[in-house]
Amino acid sequence: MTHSEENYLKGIYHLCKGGSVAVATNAIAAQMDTKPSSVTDMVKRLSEKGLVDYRKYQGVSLTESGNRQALKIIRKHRLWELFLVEKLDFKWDQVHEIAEQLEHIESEVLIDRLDALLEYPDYDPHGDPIPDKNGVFKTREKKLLSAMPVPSEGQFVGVKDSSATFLRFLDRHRIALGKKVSILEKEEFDKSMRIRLDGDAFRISHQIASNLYIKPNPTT
Amino acid sequence: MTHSEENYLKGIYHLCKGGSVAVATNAIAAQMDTKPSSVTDMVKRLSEKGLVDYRKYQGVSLTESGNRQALKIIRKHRLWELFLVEKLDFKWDQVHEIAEQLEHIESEVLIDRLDALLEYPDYDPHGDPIPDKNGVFKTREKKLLSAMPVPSEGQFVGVKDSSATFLRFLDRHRIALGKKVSILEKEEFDKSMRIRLDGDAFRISHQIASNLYIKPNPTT
DNA sequence: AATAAAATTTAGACAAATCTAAAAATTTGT
DNA sequence: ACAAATTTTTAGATTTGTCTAAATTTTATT
Repeated sequence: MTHSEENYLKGIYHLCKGGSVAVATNAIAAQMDTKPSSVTDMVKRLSEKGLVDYRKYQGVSLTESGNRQALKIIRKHRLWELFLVEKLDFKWDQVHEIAEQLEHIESEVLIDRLDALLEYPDYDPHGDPIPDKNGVFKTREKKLLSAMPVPSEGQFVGVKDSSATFLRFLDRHRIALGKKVSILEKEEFDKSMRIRLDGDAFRISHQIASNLYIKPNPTT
Repeated sequence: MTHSEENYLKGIYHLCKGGSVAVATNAIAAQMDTKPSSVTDMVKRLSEKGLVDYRKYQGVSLTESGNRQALKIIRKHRLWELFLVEKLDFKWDQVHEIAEQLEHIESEVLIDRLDALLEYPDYDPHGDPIPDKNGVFKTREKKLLSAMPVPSEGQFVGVKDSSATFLRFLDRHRIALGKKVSILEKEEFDKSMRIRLDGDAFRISHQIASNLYIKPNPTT
């Protein structure tokens, strides 16, 4: 498989999130930052290789095999991201671009060794699950902060937007995965919220709240 | 720079070993396992980018800039090889192919962090010197085992042939870098040699002796 | 249901990297 | 020095992945 083919599979996977729903050409073009005509071309190639099901004008979906491949690439991407953070002291906003390259390195054993070195981790630095050798990954209950009831409590476990800009914004506000958070109130007018973090309370916009995943505390 | 361009620069560097002698099209074709016509095409591209000096029918040589780039790629290759051996428990015969891929990852800071993680090493698993950030590398006195005087003593410091086959042969004969060796005798007829290693003496062919580098012991 | 709008595909072009076959230049041998 | 052999280059084709512009199909609107 070429790098480009791998990138398309990954892109399609992210659009259908494992489900077998057909994805639109335009959606793929937007995801891959390319033209719809290029997508059509690539999708035909992938279809010939049995990686996607494609019917003209009807969109594409991953085949069993395509799904497996996509998960392999995602596994590699996330393991490399964690490696960069854990072993080479990168910050979570600096790893994506490098992992985009590293994910295409071909060597099963390399990835398995990396997995072992990192002690078979379940999540990457952004809180996304890392598929194991067989493509199986952990799922956990998580809600967008914006969807949390008021009042309630929980723990940051992931980001929806993982752009460097957003991640650095979170750093500046001392928001980090694993930290406890209390949802204090929500403003009807602009949907902004007051939360408590590390002892002090502050206000965050809806924009922010709708890009943060929280694992709600079990309401005993 | 594309992967292919990087590979050509590296290939040309290995053929002229840093010197500024012109290298023949055919030699490059052999090195790169490709056709002379392909080499001509690529060499023109590299020439336009100012990475090589090229005059039709007269061969090519690396420019200052081309040499710098080549050393960067070699630095990356050798650091990755050492990483694979030191941190991921690969054997020295398994790292080349993977490093061939990893050497093309673009990230200055990644390589510097890797360098730091490995504690700024001077040599890779095959005994080849690792250029530093500025392309400077250590040199040390070394002789082919086949060129060592009889009798004499020294230490294995490198291999000329670094094919997996040869390296595994060395493993089977307990020959490893860093080990002390005594040269006992040399057969005129077939140039085979008797050497002592780890206490016991045995015979090795000229083929083998001419692919092993020895640092001779200072003859006090 | 007909037409307008949107989505998708086709056709044709281009750049990178390679190849084969043929032509041109250089080197070698006597 | 001149023909033969070798090396190198050119010309033209192929594959991958992309693009633009035009054609086609599907979806939405009235």
